[in-house]
Amino acid sequence: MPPSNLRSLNPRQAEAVEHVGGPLLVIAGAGSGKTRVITRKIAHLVRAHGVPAHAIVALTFTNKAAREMKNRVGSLLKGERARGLRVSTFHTFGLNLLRREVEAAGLRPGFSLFDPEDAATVLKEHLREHDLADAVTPAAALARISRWKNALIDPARAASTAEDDFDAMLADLYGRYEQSLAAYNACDFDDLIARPVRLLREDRDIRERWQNRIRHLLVDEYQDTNGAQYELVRLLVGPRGAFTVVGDDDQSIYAWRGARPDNLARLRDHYPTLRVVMLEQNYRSSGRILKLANDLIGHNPHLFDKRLWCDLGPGEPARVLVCRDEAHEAERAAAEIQHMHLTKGRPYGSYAILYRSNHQARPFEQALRSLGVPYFLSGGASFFARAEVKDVMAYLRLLANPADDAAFLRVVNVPRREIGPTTLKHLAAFAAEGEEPLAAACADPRLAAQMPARQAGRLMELAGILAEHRTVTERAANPIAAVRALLERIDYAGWCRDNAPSRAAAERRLDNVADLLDWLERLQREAAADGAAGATLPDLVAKLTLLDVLERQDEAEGGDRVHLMTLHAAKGLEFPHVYLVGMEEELLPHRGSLDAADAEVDGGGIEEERRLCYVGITRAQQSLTFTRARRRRRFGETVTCEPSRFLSELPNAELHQPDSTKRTDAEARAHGSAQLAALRGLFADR
DNA sequence: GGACACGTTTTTTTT
DNA sequence: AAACGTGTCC
Repeated sequence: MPPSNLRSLNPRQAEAVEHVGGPLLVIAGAGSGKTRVITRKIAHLVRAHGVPAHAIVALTFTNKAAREMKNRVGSLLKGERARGLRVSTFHTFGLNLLRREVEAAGLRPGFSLFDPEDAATVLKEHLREHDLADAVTPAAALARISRWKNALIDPARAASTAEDDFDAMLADLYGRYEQSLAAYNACDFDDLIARPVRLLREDRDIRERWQNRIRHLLVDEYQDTNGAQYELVRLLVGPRGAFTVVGDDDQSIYAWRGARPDNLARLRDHYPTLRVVMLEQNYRSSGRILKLANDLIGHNPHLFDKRLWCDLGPGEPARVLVCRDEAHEAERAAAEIQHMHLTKGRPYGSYAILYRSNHQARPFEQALRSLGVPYFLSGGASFFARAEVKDVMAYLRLLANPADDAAFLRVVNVPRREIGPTTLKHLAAFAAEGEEPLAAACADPRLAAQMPARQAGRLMELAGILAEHRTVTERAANPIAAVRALLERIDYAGWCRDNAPSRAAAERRLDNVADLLDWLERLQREAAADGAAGATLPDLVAKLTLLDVLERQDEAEGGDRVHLMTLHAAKGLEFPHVYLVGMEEELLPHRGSLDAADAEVDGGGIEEERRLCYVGITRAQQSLTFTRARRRRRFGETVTCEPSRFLSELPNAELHQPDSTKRTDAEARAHGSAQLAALRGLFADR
């Protein structure tokens, strides 16, 4: 893609930038400069039309995309005029809206944001209570509830439209789940969209206030919007319809979580004056790569007809490497990458290894490590999934929202307080009866009266600690200092050292906690600089909950490393050299996607898998290598693997399949260098 | 109330 | 193969 400071836009891009005031849909093929159009458009609105930056809202799906967009607009507008520009994810936007309209939204100030794990814990409890634990997993139930919420269906309607007994049971569960959230003064991720929609629909004053505040709304990756998000956009935009949405139906890979790519087409019906602009010139990939991409996606039906073209020249042919097993696959890729780095001076950072699911990363990590090739793994076990991070987050939430029972249950025994299941059951029953939160019930003298003194004393003590630090937190100008004091008070560091498997692990955990608090401080500074009122502890904690996996990349991004990530995580990125690995049936068309159960999601699973493959191919700028294994270990047993059907959908003439039976130069070299690295490792350990 | 052993389940993809 | 949950025993 041309650098953003390049003044020229192609005619289509210019048309999209200059169309102001009315509804605009930009169909932007992969690598056609869509981010460039959005950022230039924002700059154009500010400079040429005098729209104040704070009256422009841009919505993205990932924090990373939001951050990048903010930076790019910042450099286009040179600081001052970009101030107050609102670029955020849908979820962060929804959170901010709810914070500003707390009462009207039916929440109490300081409400908690439950991540999916918290939500699952709540559901698990209900399932156990009603002897349904064997009928559904909490995760499956949550997925169903999530689909209802994303379609703006409330529990009552879910119950009345349930198709069978099983679905009716889930609808019932949905209702109880919502009651629990209300009792805990909590929202889940989906509520961050659904609740604002409900509020804006029902309250005309609030709706008009928000509509008047937003002069222009932009949405990136529009094909990923779900039903609720579509409605949110409509409500925010109002009758004026001053919006720009950018998307590509061929890159829709989130239908499984409720995304409705047909939202692109729906716009035409809702906005008769909609202007549609197609961006078909690709600035990213060489001709052969683009041909593969076009041919593959040609097997899918389309909402909009487009064909990408480029004038970058044909480039190298793509290759298909057939490997013995997953270890061999990883070794070959790693060896080749190192070989090219050493002989041609190609930076490691110009390489990406893309796969369908996270577990495929393992062998690649091993191979790269044994060769001493630096790599960066994105996704996988997230920072926020770590126990110590969740512990501290739970304490933060409890300080912010005393009614947060999920947080209470997480930390009630961290560090060890000798409060066991029996005591907790007693506490829970008492709390339920008095309709008060667990943390409050702890301090209730009536509870102490009906419990063994020792247990009651322990609960009391915990309640005391929480209450004490809650007051400090509320009064302190810097709530984070109060949090540090709390961790000090409970000697969290000591607990870590006693419980971690090793000294090093304990230190690592404490580092993570320190990182978390640093982030919190950074968020606080940013919020303060924005001048917004979003710097209270509950705000900061909720925002931290929304940050995730991708965020950690920022720290690791410096350095010349091979990138390992899922195809989903790769969307929106580009790399000079791409390895698209695991090109096998059951893996790239993932086995779950062919099941009849999934075919109900419109379009069926296979088409989405094909788009996923398309996304992978179109990440590549100069070279593309597919790999597949003949055999692979799955759940401990070795299975033979068929080549992916997608390989056979590609034009044979464009694919180069080198002889894979003998060891290549690169591998031989790598073998030697692996031994060397192993040797080095041996000495380093002493 | 906690430690350990056994059995079972896991692998989609993420805000 | 590894991680998780349940159940049993101290």
